[in-house]
Amino acid sequence: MSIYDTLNEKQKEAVLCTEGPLLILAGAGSGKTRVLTHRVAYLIEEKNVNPWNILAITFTNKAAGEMRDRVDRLVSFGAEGVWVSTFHAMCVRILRRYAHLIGYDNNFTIYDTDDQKTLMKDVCKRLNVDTKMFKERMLLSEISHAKNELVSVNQYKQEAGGNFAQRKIGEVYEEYERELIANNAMDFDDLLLCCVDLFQTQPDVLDYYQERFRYIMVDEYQDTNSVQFELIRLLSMKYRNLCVVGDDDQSIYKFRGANIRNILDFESVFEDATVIKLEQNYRSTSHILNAANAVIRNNKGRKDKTLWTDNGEGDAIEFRQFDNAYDEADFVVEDIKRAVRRGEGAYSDHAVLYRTNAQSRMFEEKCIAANLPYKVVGGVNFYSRREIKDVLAYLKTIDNGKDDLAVRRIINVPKRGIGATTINRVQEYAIDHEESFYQVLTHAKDVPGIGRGVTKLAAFADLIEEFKHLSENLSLLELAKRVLDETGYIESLQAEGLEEAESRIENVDELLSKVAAFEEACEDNDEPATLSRFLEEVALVADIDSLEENSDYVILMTLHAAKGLEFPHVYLVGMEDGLFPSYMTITADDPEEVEEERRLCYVGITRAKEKLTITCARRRMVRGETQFNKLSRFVKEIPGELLRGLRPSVSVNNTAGGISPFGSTAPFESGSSFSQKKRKPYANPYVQNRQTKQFGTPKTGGLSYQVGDRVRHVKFGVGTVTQIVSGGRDYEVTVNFDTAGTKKMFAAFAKLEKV
DNA sequence: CGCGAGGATATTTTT
DNA sequence: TATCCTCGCG
Repeated sequence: MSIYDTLNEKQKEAVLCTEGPLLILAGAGSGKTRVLTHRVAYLIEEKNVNPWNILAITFTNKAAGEMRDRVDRLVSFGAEGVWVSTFHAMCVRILRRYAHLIGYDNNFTIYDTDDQKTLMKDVCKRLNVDTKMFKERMLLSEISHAKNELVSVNQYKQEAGGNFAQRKIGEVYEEYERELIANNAMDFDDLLLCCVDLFQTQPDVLDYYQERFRYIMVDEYQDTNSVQFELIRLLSMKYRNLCVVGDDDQSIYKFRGANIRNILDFESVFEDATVIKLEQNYRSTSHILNAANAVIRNNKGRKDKTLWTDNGEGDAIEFRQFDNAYDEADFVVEDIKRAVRRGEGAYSDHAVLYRTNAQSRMFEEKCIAANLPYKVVGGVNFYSRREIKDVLAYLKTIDNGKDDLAVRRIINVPKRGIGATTINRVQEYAIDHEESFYQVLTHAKDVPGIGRGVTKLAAFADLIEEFKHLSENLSLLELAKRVLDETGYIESLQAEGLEEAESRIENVDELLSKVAAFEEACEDNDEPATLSRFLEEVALVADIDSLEENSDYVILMTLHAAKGLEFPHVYLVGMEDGLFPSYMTITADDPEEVEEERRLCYVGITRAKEKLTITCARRRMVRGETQFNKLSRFVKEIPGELLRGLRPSVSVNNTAGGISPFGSTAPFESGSSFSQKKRKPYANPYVQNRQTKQFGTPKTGGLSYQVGDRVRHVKFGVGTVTQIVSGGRDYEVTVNFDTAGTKKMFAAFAKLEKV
């Protein structure tokens, strides 16, 4: 019996079909990852394909890692030769070798969304663009869309014709691109675009990769955009062994440029394509699956398919409506607690899925109050936190002196008395003389009109130069520590004296451990741990990547983040018209927008294996005003007999006729959603708990040391306490350290120990 | 040049 | 509501 006997007929067919273009339409939970991994194994073991010739592209690093593990387990030998990667990571890897052929240095920097915004601000200022009329966000998204559709600056300007706004945007696009190149930087879209550009202009490079990747597989194909399509089209043109796997019903990234036509039109673009549908679901109970089918059926423009399962009916879907969001969160948290106490599952078997990140807070608060371990996926990305970006900006500056954004970010962080005027002078000089910002700093004395600023600038440049030299001999971790030490960054955080500082410092520490982990990983793989590689890895991580498998947490995340995951018990919360589907999509009179939301709902429902709970609230605070929402139209699309709802005085099960079971009894349902200006501030009863979380260390009570005592600090070593000032919640302690000098710090998080 | 106050603004989703 | 940005003062 071979490993392929465990597959069903359709799956097997997909695995055995190795030559030519292949489209696998894989419904939710139909075992597509199994198919992909077995297909890789089959290619290597049965078809004697060199692993080196196989490329598998996934959407997230996490998915890539999983695929890698599973292939490793399946294939006895040689699996590490397979290239498993995300689109972005793949492009970076290629561009690090060849970017010089298309006008960049090979050590280009990658700009994230924040960087893009900063750059865009600059551009607008320079071009005198009125940012009241053209919002940076809007400009960026317009440019991003253009890039995703492979529209170049020239093309864009041409198409703009006489349209004033379009022409203006064209100018911005042009300047933005110029700036990126000047900074030797690429944004996310550029990574893909430049790669296409490289392939189009360098036939020999393209040929090299075509020869290399004779078998290409793309996961989550429904979320690819036009550039990505072009990329794989080019790569697969020679051998035509392209296998794409996706589910048009799970296409949820249109806003990011995903082009659903890529999957819908696959057969017409690749005329000889084989199409295989995987419709047997192995994940969910039939109740859950039927609900999902019933919802998605309301979408037009989709490939016809119906998921079915051998699994039993399972529990009915539970539906609850609450008065407000507090009650809703309360219920969910208590429900999870109860289930875990009864031994019905671990915390990590429970996931709470919501539409917007803002909704996570209430669940967090309730989890803290109820003492449930939880993990929020998403929200503010670790790497976009201010302190992390600051430290990274130092590293970027050391790595790539052309990255003006990074230099300007840190030139006065911590405060060095270098102000806006000085920075502008340098900037002007840099533009006039076509030098990079940092380059100018190294000979600041030539810049007219900065007076005493020269000394400060020179000192800064010297500091960076020193780091650059150090970086040649030190490990990354040592370098990073050195940067923190010599710049006094940590102290400057402490000096801010905010409660936040504690968590900021923790974050910096965590960054250091990530540096260390990176170095270890590199060592294991026999790769040099270069600064560039670290920065690139860091630039390409997604929130979902950080989800650890074997820790026991309740998982809180957005529906988008949940794609590709599964949980025994899923809570779909905030199911209200106006929230989900969001107000924006309801009012936009493009029915496709609601369809995308419906697909999102479909994704949410199909995450559940055994149990699904749907909740909503009649009243909820959004942006400081109270909204009254009616039940989500998506819930109404679920047949009543699949739902078990417990609401005062009405049993949902006895409403017949296929119409919504929630006809007219509940308040606020029959009218349209409306909102009301808040009259009085709503007292949040959980504020207390939030604070409890932030102040793990008690603020009151005596300190274990006093003036004159000898104490130990984790970083600064041993010293003598010279002063203790009571400052509101906390004590400000001044310590004269034997080696590190005198420092002021807050008792609550300095973690001083008496010695 | 640094800091604080007050006003504007945002919330759909993110590699 | 929470954050971000601008402006004016010391």
